[in-house]
Amino acid sequence: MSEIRILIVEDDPLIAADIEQCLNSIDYAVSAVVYNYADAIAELKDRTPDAALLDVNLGEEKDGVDIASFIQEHIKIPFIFLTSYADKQTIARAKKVQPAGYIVKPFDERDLLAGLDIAMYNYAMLQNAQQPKLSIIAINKVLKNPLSQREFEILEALYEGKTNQQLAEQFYVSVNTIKTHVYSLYTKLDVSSRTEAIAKIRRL
Amino acid sequence: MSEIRILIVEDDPLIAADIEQCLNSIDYAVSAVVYNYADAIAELKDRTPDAALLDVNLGEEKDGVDIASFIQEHIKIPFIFLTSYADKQTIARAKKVQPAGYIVKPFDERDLLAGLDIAMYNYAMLQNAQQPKLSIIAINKVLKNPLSQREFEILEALYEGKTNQQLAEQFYVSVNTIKTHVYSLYTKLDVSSRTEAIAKIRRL
DNA sequence: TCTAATTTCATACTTTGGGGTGAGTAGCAG
DNA sequence: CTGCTACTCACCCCAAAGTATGAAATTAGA
Repeated sequence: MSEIRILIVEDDPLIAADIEQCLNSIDYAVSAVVYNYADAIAELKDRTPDAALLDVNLGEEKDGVDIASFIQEHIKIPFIFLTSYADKQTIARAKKVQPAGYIVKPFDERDLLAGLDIAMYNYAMLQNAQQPKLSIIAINKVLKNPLSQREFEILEALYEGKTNQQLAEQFYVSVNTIKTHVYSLYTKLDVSSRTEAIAKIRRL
Repeated sequence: MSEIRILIVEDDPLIAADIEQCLNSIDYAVSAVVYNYADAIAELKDRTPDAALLDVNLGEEKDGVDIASFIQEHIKIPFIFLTSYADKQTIARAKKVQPAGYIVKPFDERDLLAGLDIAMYNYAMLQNAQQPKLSIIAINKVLKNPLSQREFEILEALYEGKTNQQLAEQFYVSVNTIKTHVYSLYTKLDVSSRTEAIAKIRRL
């Protein structure tokens, strides 16, 4: 296996440089260092890394937890929070996005490496044990006609055993609309019933 | 939910007291504080806690990783390592026993709480993850009316996304028979559609 | 800006599934 | 022998899902 490429998101250039140097000395490779939300998203889309180190506080309205939300929704990579705020609110908010790890500033090289190592390991464990959550990117990779966001959302609910009526209520649209979505979903998945669709998705 | 009872294993009484005080101030309860391997094992057997904080170095031949091995083999609770050694060997050895978390000394209250919180959360995630093998024994354990062999076979096929017609062909019986089986299957599973049944089974 | 894709909704029709009842057969345990 | 359970099948009705077509509003991208 080649080196693990890590994205660093940290608004303080000094700390960022410090982390970069620290990681470069070992098994990890730094894929990029960015200082704000927008650049982080761009990097994640463009050169998807294998993991991300996220500073929670970025000195702007969008913070590290927002980036984590993006990762959780769109990409399947582990991420670790770096923060100087270890208060209950921050932790509660951070937990919701299921971070692989959490490192509290100030930290030294050993904290970073140990935390990173354990986090990556735990994440690998989770991946092996956990039945994979649905990922639109993963699904679209095996389809000629990619699913739209809406179709994917409907697929998720469908996967949970919901009926068309329930889907209609959940998404505040008419049953007819749901039917249309479900129908085109079947076409794209090349199946002809919800149970078939579920079975196909389960096989990933 | 009652408080989470935590066992602390730490040979330094000062640090142990510090941790105890720190935990007592929040959602966690300290079940006991012990200073060596033997006492730790005794405590684990006697008043099994919900989680354990393990100092790696205990100043004797048996260390925290040994305790972790014991926990992993005999008890199913999450444990977190505390250590001042964050070298590769220690980490490698610690990883083998799948710790829920890893906290590097020196740490302060925030490190401890954040690490503990995240570790417990990750552990809960792991526990919830299951392998998708269908087992009639496992399923019947959670049902008041156990499934018959035939019903289980039909459930398996249903889980694969088959229609009633396909089931009929597969089992060389009439569609009506399948319907009857599926109907009693729903009754026993307490669901009212195949997709619901599939979702329920997937959640085990 | 203008198009292409997405999302929304409708109508109409067919097929499949869900719910309920009744009933015949086989096998096994008391 | 008798009851019990599992398995089989049939018939009914209605609800839900699937198929097809058309079309409006919205959004995103070139």
